Amino acid sequence: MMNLEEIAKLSGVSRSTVSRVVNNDPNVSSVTRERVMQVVKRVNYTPNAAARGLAVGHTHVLGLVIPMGVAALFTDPYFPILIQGVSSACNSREYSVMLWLAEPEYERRMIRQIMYSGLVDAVIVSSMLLNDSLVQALGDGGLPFMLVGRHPTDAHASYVDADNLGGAREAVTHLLRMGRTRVATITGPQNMIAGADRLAGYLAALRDRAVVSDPSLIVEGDFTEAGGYLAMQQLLSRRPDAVFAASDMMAIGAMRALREASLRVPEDVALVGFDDLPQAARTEPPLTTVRQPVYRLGATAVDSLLDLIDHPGSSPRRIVLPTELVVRSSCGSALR
Amino acid sequence: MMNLEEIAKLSGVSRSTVSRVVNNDPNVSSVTRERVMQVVKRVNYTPNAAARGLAVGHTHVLGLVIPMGVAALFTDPYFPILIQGVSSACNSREYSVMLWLAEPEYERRMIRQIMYSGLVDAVIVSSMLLNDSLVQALGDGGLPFMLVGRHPTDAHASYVDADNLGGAREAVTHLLRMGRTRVATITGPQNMIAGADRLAGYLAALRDRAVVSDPSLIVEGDFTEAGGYLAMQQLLSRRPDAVFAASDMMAIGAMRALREASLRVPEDVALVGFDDLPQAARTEPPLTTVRQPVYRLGATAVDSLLDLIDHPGSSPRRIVLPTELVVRSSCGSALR
DNA sequence: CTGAAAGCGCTTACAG
DNA sequence: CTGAAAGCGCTTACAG
Repeated sequence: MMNLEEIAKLSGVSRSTVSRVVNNDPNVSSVTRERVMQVVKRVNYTPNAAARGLAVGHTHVLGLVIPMGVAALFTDPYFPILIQGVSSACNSREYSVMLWLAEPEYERRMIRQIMYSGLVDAVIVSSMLLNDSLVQALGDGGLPFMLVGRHPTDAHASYVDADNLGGAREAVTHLLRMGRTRVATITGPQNMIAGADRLAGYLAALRDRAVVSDPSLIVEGDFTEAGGYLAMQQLLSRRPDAVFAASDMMAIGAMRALREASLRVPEDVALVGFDDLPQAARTEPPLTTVRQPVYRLGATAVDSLLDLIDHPGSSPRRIVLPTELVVRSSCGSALR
Repeated sequence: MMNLEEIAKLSGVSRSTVSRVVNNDPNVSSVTRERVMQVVKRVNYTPNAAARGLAVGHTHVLGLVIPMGVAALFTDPYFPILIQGVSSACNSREYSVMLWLAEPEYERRMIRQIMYSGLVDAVIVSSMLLNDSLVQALGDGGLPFMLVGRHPTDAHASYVDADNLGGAREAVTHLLRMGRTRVATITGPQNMIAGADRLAGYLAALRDRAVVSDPSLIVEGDFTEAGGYLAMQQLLSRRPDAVFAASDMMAIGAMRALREASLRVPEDVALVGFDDLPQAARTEPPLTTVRQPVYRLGATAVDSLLDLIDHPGSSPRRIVLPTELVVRSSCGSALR
């Protein structure tokens, strides 16, 4: 492999000088710079990143940790899009990304590797579970980190999150405004923060309009199609005239259960989802849903993290990105 | 940060000795090993991976390059599952993975970074395009690499691929056996290898049974739902009694077009897809399709690559994993 | 079994 | 503007 030494020899200068031109140090005469560049180009030299990292004390790579064992990962483009947001922001800042897909209960080995191996300068963790061993460990380690998804237990953590509560609240408010009176909800898992927040939004919307919540209209799903289907079946006997599903996949499952029960959407029951997956626009009828800015979540996490690295010791970032209600026909807006 | 020096001081031995115990070198007395381990545990020491990499000449990280700009990436779990396969195989071999999502036409900067920065020991590239600048560059670089998806232009490249040709052939043969006579196909993009191979499988199946192919029954799609829908609309006037769609998403689009044209599946038109996405089991009717082992593709790529690293100069690996025809009701098997 | 020393490929004061 | 030298945190012959 080509190294500084070789380039130095080839261009008749010292390693120091080669290093300077490679790093755009202004203290090089334009003629030697030119000469060295020629060689660098010719032999296609790129400095060894590990060696440079060792010398300067940082690696220019960011870690991205994604918890596995979340069933929805397989069927839902959430993570792919998040990864894209992170990756493209890193690319444009000349950072690389190290990806760790973590088992639900992280092994100690992986946590240590992430935190103490010096492989990364900082880490983004897409944490969704309410109590997460990594998040705890991160709290007392020295590695800068940024959570995607807020984490109510840790007051010092920086995070970026979608406005899950606000989005859910807006969706349910919309249903109530349309005159629906028995609005049910299929929630996400309540050990996931987004699941809890979206339920809170549902409850807030009821409270806003002074309708008392009926526990029998609340059933827990798991963010999957199958979960939504099952939950809807349970809900059938309670005769809701609307349901807010905390994810589009669950809404799609609910739609299937409704169809099988010969109930019409939206005439008999209005339906709203959450996420705005590509599929949502093509369901029959098209699904009203809450769009969340997943790509921007990833990109924002990178930007904030880089900012955090530049300003160590500054106060934690708490960023909440707005959601948007996308009205299609499943909620019956067009009807009334 | 804690380093070898500190641990050495704390346990009253030399850095060499600490290094030996950390690396499980047998040449350490069990009593000093014990003593050092205590300290290592207590202070939660993990060796700096960059420094170690510099010293030993490899980093224990594998690169994974995924081309973006493939529209299907957003809607299709192919990449998420591939990433999981790669990641989990790496985890169990104590490797980390560096992820690069590459723009369709890789920038020179990214290619150099991947190949010459010393960040990774080897690289897996999920290459799908027929002529890929990275694959070309890899060909004459010194970095071991493994392609996911065969690459007919490069005879020296190692790859692992699903048996796209065989799978397609089996699907179409099945349709012909069921007595269908006008079997159309919606192909994938023909600049993608999987697209080309699946079309080749379709043609091979016709040839096997001596039916002459009718060019008007072949229309190119783009692997997306929308593409399948459009392609099916074009096909309608040619009155096929079966169609083999080269992806499930396209099959789903085709199903929508068929439904709108009031044609029944499978009575009027039998339909087979490719991939076996989770959705395939829940279409109406459930979709017959060809399952490909995406997770195993990823895991196998890692295993082969590590083997390739261990045996430099050995001949290229060419691994083709079998597909499986999953018969559900959309192909009408149950009918006849 | 253990330690002193050289070396991995870089960067960066320091001196000139 | 340029170079010699020290140092980043490790590993590994080499000598004992």
